[in-house]
Amino acid sequence: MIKNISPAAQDYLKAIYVINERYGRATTSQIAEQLEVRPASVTGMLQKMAQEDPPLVTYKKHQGVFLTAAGHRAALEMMRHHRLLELFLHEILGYSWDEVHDEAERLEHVISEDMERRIARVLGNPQRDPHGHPIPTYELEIETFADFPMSDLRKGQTAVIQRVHDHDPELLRYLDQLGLKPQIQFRVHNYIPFDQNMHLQIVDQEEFIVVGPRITDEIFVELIQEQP
Amino acid sequence: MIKNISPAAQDYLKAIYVINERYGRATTSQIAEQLEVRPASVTGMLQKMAQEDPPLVTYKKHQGVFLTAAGHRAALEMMRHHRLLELFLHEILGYSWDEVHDEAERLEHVISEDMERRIARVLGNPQRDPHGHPIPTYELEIETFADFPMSDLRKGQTAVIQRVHDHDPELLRYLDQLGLKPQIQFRVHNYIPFDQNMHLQIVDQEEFIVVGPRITDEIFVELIQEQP
DNA sequence: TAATAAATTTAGGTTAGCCTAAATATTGAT
DNA sequence: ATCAATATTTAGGCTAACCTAAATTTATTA
Repeated sequence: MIKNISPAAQDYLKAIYVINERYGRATTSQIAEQLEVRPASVTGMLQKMAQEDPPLVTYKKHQGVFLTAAGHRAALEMMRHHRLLELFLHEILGYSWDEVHDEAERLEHVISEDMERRIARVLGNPQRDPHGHPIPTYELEIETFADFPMSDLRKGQTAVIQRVHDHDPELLRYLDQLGLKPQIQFRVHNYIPFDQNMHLQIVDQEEFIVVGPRITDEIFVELIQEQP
Repeated sequence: MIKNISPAAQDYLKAIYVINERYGRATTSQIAEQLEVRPASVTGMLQKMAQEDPPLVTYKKHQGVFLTAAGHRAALEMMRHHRLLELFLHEILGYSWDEVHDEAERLEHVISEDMERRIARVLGNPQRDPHGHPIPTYELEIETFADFPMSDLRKGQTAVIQRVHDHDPELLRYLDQLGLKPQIQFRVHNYIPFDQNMHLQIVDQEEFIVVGPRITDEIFVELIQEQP
């Protein structure tokens, strides 16, 4: 399936997938920004991808783009590659979680389906990558979350971190320092509307942590039922 | 060093390296045959590679091509990548020795120096790949052999297999079946000039094996001192 | 030395994936 | 309805890495 799709088109599929996930549809300029190419190039590529057989996207001018069934499958295949590789690099080769993204980005385009399966097996068919993102199964089923940006939390709420965006190594190193990782639970002690800072405390820890919106926008959480 | 060199040029370097190793120099048509491209394309690429800064090859028309110091380093880097990957795929992901070549061929162009080092460390800085080929060290030192094609052996000689060419999966599967692997010792019971068949017996085994020249040309051996 | 084989040059073409700049079209918001 | 933002089209150019066919050159060898 994937082998006929060029590496560049694979990147487009991934970008469309993640944008779709967050905003419902993907616009030309969103894609251009993500992939760091010009909008004109995106238009061209989208047209090409819509004319493939089978088409990978449904594209109507000025109306954004969506994945077809084939495009969706291929995108999930790429996500599986990427996330399995991230975990593999972390678990087997000892990469830290801020180093895995770039390496996986290059490897994901060249590994075979066989290698994908072998990696999954060595890792025990894992469900999450090091940043908490769900890994599609071999059959390309993917877990869905009810998570939302941490910046939507308010004073008194308790939440668990589900996932953290993986693009920015510096941010990841800082989060590591703070102890903000997937599955960590914390309680919001205060939220300051002026600077959108959040004061919080990790469950069972004394220390207070203060984080700004550039951080709380990149962390996705789920609420924990407060017991009175 | 390697990052400025295009994947295609990397393949040329590898090809030139292995041809140089065996024949002293590499000719246009040898390279064309190895890489399955036309001689005219090879000429073009060699000229480009000789004009790089620093030049990767010394190229004089009609006189074949050699690697410069820079080209040699880059070629060894590629050999290290390839052979480490082959062993990694075999040891960590459970590939059989006939499956590793193609996968390594694709991965070798995209792994970082960091990943190279991590793989080497996980494997305990190994010296040989699954086919017996020496792996250059991190400093790009490479073991040299006094080995020669098995087809040069004659009746009564005892030898140890050093390495086996890794390109042909079918051949490798057959060799596996016969038990002809690196470090295996055997004795030549007979050599038939007519069909160039070799009759041999693996040390400590009863069974006789008969192999033709298409096989004995692909296995490299070293003589073992016969004790009288 | 002449013939053959190998290599090179020349002049074209291909594919993929970008780029630019300028003109135009469409959409959505006020 | 008009404007601004977004998107598209057009026309041109780029690099990398190939391809072809035909003509030519060089090297080797008989």
